[in-house]
Amino acid sequence: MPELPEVEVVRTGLEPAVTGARVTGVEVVEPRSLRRHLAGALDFERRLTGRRLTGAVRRGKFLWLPVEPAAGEAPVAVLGHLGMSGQLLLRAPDAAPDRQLRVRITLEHPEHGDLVVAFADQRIFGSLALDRLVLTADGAPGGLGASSPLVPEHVAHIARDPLDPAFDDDGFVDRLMRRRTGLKRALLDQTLVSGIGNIYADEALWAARLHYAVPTGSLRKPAVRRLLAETRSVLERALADGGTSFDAQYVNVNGASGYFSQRLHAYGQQGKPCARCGTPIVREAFMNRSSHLCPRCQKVPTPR
DNA sequence: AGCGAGCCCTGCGCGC
DNA sequence: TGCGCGCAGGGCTCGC
Repeated sequence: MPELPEVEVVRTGLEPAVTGARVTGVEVVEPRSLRRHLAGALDFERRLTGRRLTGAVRRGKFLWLPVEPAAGEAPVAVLGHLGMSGQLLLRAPDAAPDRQLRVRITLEHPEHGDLVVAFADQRIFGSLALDRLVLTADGAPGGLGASSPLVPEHVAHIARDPLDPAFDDDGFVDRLMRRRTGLKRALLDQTLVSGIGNIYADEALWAARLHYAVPTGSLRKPAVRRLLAETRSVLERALADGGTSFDAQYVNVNGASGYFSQRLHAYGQQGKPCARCGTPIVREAFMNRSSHLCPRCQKVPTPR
């Protein structure tokens, strides 16, 4: 569900609330949400309680809250992934519990007082964990919002995303052209470029007028650069609109929806006229999910 | 290297 | 009204 713009909306919402705040309590309601924290829910609660958080950082669809380092301890962060249905919500301590509440973290902020970070998740594909921070391969900050070149161990293999100031455009173009696969597969490969999911892959391909099965090796550099520019553009516009919400599933930290669903040109638009040429958008099964495209603007690549 | 299948889950809308 | 089915924004691991 949440892709880069939605997760970035959550990050910017959390940042002022968690930066400088001290964890006064941790309650794991659903242990399965701690699946990625191998030492278990109790260990998570014990090790996090009492610690101070220093910010909110994002790379792709991963989000983490660095923990103020303790003497003699390796640096760690609270790592979160929303999966298909996860939410991070800011609540008052006395607020009624959210539906599908999985983890509850109470904070004491020097200026904002007591507040709760509630992790809600219908499908439990998302997770929280305490993860060790390791040095980034390129020496640049770990992600958007980071002040140091550190990244959680479980995120180290994920590529930077197109909104990261340290994203390497030339490196991306070269690596994509060396791949031997289709364009949409490449866009969805988080180790090549991160943050793009099914919605924004379809939107970026529609904007670039490229079919999802176009072989990565068949494009020339300028075409790949255009695809990257269109991808970045759609991510930025979605972020400006607060993300894509089809229902109450995706919301910001205050529970509010984003409005980009009104500006989608391909995803979920099957049967509606293409905004460029009027041809009805079609939906096709691809990679065990749906792909949406304009059959006229996005021609099937001719096999050879 | 690339790719498909299986798995981790809940809940909604639809057709019968 | 009830039931089964397909579908949903993600990602990890395994085996070919």
